[in-house]
Amino acid sequence: MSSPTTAPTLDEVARTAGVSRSTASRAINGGDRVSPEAQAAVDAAVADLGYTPNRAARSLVTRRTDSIALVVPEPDERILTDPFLAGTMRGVSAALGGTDLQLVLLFARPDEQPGRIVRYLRSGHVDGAIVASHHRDDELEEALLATRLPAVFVGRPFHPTPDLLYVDVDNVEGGRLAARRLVEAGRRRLATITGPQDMTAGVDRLTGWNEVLDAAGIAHDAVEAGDFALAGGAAAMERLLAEHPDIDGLFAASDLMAEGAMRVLAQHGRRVPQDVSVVGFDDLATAATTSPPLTTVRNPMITMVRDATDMLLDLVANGSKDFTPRVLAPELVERASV
Amino acid sequence: MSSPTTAPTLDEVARTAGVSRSTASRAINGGDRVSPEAQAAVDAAVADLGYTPNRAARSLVTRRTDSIALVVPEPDERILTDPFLAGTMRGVSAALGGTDLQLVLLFARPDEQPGRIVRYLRSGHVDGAIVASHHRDDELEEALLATRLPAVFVGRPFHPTPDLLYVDVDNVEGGRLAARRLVEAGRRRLATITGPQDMTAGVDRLTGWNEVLDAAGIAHDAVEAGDFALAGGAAAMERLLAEHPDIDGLFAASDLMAEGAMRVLAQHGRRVPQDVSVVGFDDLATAATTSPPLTTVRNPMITMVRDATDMLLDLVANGSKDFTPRVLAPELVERASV
DNA sequence: TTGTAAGCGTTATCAA
DNA sequence: TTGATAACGCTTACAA
Repeated sequence: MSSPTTAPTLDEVARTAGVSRSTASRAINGGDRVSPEAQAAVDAAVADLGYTPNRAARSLVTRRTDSIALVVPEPDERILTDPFLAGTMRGVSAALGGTDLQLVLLFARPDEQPGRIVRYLRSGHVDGAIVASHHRDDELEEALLATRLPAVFVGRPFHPTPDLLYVDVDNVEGGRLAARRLVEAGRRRLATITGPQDMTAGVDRLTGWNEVLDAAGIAHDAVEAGDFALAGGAAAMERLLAEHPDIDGLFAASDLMAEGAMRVLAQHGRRVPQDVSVVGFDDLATAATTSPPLTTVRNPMITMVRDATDMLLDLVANGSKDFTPRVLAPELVERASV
Repeated sequence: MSSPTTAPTLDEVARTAGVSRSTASRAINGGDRVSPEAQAAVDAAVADLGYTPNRAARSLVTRRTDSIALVVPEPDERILTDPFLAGTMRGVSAALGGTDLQLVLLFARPDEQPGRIVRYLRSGHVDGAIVASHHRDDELEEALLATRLPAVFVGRPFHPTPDLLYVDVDNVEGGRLAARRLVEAGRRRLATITGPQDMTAGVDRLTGWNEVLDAAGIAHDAVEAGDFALAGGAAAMERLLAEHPDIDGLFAASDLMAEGAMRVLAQHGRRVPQDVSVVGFDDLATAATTSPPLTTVRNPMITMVRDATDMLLDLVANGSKDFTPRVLAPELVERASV
């Protein structure tokens, strides 16, 4: 093991192994059509020299970059505390285990000129992209459709086309589950704190909710907009209580908002679940630790992200576009808040 | 604007601009020694063709990759809910604004073969690295010292040497601040829930704590180990109450642990701050929303991360190693838990 | 100021 | 199974 001032190249490996550069290359890449002796010699040389292929050189000829992008077009500060996002990164990273693909992080920045991310994506620096936390107006759908870049959305895009792959939980059904549970519990003055209406998850959860309330003949006039975050949930709860003091059931479209809402309820002396039943959405770690523990709709985020990554890897490797979006079933997790 | 099946190359730009490839290259890279006419022609061609330089080709010759790594050697699931980590990513990403550097994410994976990250770092695929959430035994310090790869630790490494750059908050002083506040409040049966002792932040906070207690002649027998996470804090609190039921003051080395501890205190009928005063560490968003709002030691994480990134960029650009570690002052944020 | 030409470290083709 | 050899797209002496 020498201590080179400059990284060893394939040429050196070949030389010390006593073979040609081509043979060395083949031995390193899967070892097809290479004799056992040559293979062994190359392996030894690689180990001895501490050789790692130069990614740039390889990428230049293979036209693959061996890296994929995780795009998070979420400009605001919420990212700081969003466990969903941390989970997404973790999930992608985990799904990349085994491959030697790298994960490049592309955050939108609050002040940036629009199109930076799109430009980067178009310029062939990554083999594919996963888009999380997608908003209506971040122009990613059209842009990705225009490129041929393999991409998978986590969360249904606004204008699904056969070419736009995505993985999502059935948010409409999730909204229904929440509504049904509250109706079953005998609650009749129902309110909801919605997610952002420029995200399909926010829209869909509300759709399912409204559907069930309509069918049950229950008014759905008590609706306040939230942003999935805790403070937003608390603020929305204040407004709800001010306008609809007789509320006896609440669906918050995220656990974080549910937690914020429950704090406000407690401050106003409303007991959960005796006075008001609460259902959340996500089933993140915190849901089990709120007081009372939160009944919530489970969002199989880890599975979603893993599926999305697997789809993307397939897409990158095989180029086949004949996937269908994968929509996972949500599930009600009963705890103590209903 | 044509619609090429393959990305435009520098050659095409040069051709449509009517200049040589070298001139085009110079025009694109800063425009040194390029006539205004040539510059304009190239600019037009670039815009027209939608040209973006091929990063691999460029990297091959410049020997720079224009990307830096964020290393998170944290194998367990804590990442999922750790707001510190999310903040770190955000901060690095923000500090990269303006540059066209990309951020490559390197998570440790629970099951991976050891050394994967080190190997990647050594092989010249990134121009530098920021290391967050560093543990004693992840062998990153020696490895990075051995390479010539510019690197900055967020959080003091275990064996600082002049070549190991880092940015940190003064955790020892933070521990002191917490201890002093509790002593000032007249508390005498003091307990602490420590951070992981294989991280310098965990060790240092405890050091400062012990120091003040020693000086004040207060016993520091009530010590339980935590892991910075909420559940760990709750579990530690249970143990503390079992062994030291007379506790009247608590320092938890993270806000999350403080929150977990306060829940357990509440379950045991101990009021905060009447029966037990609590001081946390970090001052993350949640600290203001616990009940009661948490008095805590402010950890200037955003500043830390930005400083670290700036140092790294300097290091990468100028190669100068004559930096000194930057240690920021913590600050006590008074709320209602003392 | 411009252009020619020589690489950068790989992989891919093809003849041996 | 092997090894020359030709790309891949770019930057950078160096010469003009």
